[in-house]
Amino acid sequence: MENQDLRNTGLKVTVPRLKMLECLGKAQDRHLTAEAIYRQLLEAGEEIGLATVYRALTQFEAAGLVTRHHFEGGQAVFELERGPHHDHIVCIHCGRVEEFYDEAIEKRQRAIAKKLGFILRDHTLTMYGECSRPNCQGQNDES
Amino acid sequence: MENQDLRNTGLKVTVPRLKMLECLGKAQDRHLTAEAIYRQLLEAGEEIGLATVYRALTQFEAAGLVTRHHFEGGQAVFELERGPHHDHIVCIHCGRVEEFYDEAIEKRQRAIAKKLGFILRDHTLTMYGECSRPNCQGQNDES
DNA sequence: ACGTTAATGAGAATGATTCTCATTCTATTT
DNA sequence: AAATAGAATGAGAATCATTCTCATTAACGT
Repeated sequence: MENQDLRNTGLKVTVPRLKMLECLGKAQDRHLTAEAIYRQLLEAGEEIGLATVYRALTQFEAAGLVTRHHFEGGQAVFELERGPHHDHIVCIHCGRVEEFYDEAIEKRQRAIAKKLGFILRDHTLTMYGECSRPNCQGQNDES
Repeated sequence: MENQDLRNTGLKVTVPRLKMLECLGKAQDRHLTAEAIYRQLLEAGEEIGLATVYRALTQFEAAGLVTRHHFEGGQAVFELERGPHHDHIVCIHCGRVEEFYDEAIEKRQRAIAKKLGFILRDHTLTMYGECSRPNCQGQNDES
């Protein structure tokens, strides 16, 4: 339960934070912008400020509760951290995000970092393409 | 020579554009922000506006002359396009950028996209770590 | 050299995110 | 359960990167 997750971070357990985690937790899309969270909570009748959403997301990220991704398109998206690391493929038409994990890629990355003399701390791999939905493939592209 | 590159894109060959390409071409760092280019040209006595820099970079990108990367840290960086595709590893302390290419990773990506039903159009893989410079490894990390 | 048209520079405008600050809430102490 | 210290909140201002607007200037085919 989110309550405990929050407590473990040293952050105080507040209504806005709980609602935000709930929102992230039950989202079909799993990858939400700060504004999306803000709007959803507003529409649900919550009283919340956009500043609070950004602030809390940053704290969640620092606490490892949430991951921030910078896909193309200006706005960062946030994803509730559950389970192990994975990378993403994003549809350039509808924005759908799929996740994947590939041990072969991870292994090559470690080898490359080592060869270049880096201590690897993090990485982001994002593929962009056209997903299998009817309107997504074979457009003449306005990405 | 940049002159010809520019001409081929259909863009007019102007002083600001040539200076920008020159700047990108002779940079030690190879990965420059728009502001860095702007400041370097100003300091070199050129008369140029920041708007022009952004505008031209966007055009260069569309023309394939330049690649835009969104590393962590707000500002996009631009890199003169020369040679084939590659990915990046960035030092989280000093900002150094190294490039690499790995066919095994590329191949896995194509396979994964296919398996997920995506037509792969693009991808970005960036690793973050501590490079081998004396002050970069083994810090207690303020990244 | 001329004229058409694209390119430029300055500053305003925008969009995302962060900051400020007075008020409210949490969790801990009486 | 009331008191309290400090963290959290919401509103709006502020900031940062980037884009837009528009009057002026420069490029280049004729």
